[in-house]
Amino acid sequence: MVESWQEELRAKGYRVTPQRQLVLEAVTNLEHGTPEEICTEVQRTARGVNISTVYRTLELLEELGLVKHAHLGHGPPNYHLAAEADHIHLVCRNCDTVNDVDPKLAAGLAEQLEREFGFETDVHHLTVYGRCKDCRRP
Amino acid sequence: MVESWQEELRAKGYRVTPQRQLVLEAVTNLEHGTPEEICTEVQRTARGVNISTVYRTLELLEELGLVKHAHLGHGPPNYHLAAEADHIHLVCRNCDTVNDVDPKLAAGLAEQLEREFGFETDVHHLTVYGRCKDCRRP
DNA sequence: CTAAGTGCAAACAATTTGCACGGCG
DNA sequence: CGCCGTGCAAATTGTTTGCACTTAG
Repeated sequence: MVESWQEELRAKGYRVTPQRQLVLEAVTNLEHGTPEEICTEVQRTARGVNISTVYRTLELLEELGLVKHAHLGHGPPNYHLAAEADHIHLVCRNCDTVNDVDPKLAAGLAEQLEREFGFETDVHHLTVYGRCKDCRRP
Repeated sequence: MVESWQEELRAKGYRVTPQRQLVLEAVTNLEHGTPEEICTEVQRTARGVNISTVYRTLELLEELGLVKHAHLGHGPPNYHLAAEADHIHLVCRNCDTVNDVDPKLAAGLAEQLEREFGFETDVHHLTVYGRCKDCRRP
């Protein structure tokens, strides 16, 4: 089922354009990226893909369930492939580095929230702020 | 030690102004609020406190440790009193309701992140996205 | 008095939108 | 060859900054 997303696009009346392929490739290559970064990455290959097209395309790809985004602190949102979304983000508030860790770590928390508050946790969207190993001083 | 923050201001060479008192009152009354909302709240009492003053004041109050802010999804940041900051935010991605729960619930997670990754979790800043009890369908 | 604080307007940054042209199907 | 998608520029929204005026101490 390689490339089947293109068929899904057509099936829904959308078109398969070079820009849409390029944006998806860029998200794949970057693993994590803001719209701006994705735009820059796209332009390393093709010329003149507009930032507003990137925004519109990311919105579309998210609607199709191909990518997801998370808000990590102050800056612009961060996009990544939905297929690789199964992780928790650890964001260092000092160096802004993002690390991905296993969602199993939040299983206990999710279970308690479920039991005590009837809250269904979206572990794909869990972001933990703090200070990473490198930024902690002894 | 009522109102001692005013002394702390002076001790650091800052001044106690009506605007600063009003902004702090507004944050207290609103419990949770964006800069825009805080500005509106302030203007219910006093006239013409400028939005840029609100931004500058919030920055100052945060530096003093009187307020904190968190980024809850798309919109502008959300400010609240530091004294009441000791909680986890549960954000429903359906109805956007924010619920506060005991940070002890994340103690286990924080401990694991510390042990396995040397990551120091800021529990005051933890936000969990998901779906609240009322928005779940049976 | 006088340096810190404020208001205002302009600069900035991130994102969205309107519209004419271009190209996928 | 029609309609969706794109580029571009202008509009929006959220936030910051420069500067002259005001005011707390």
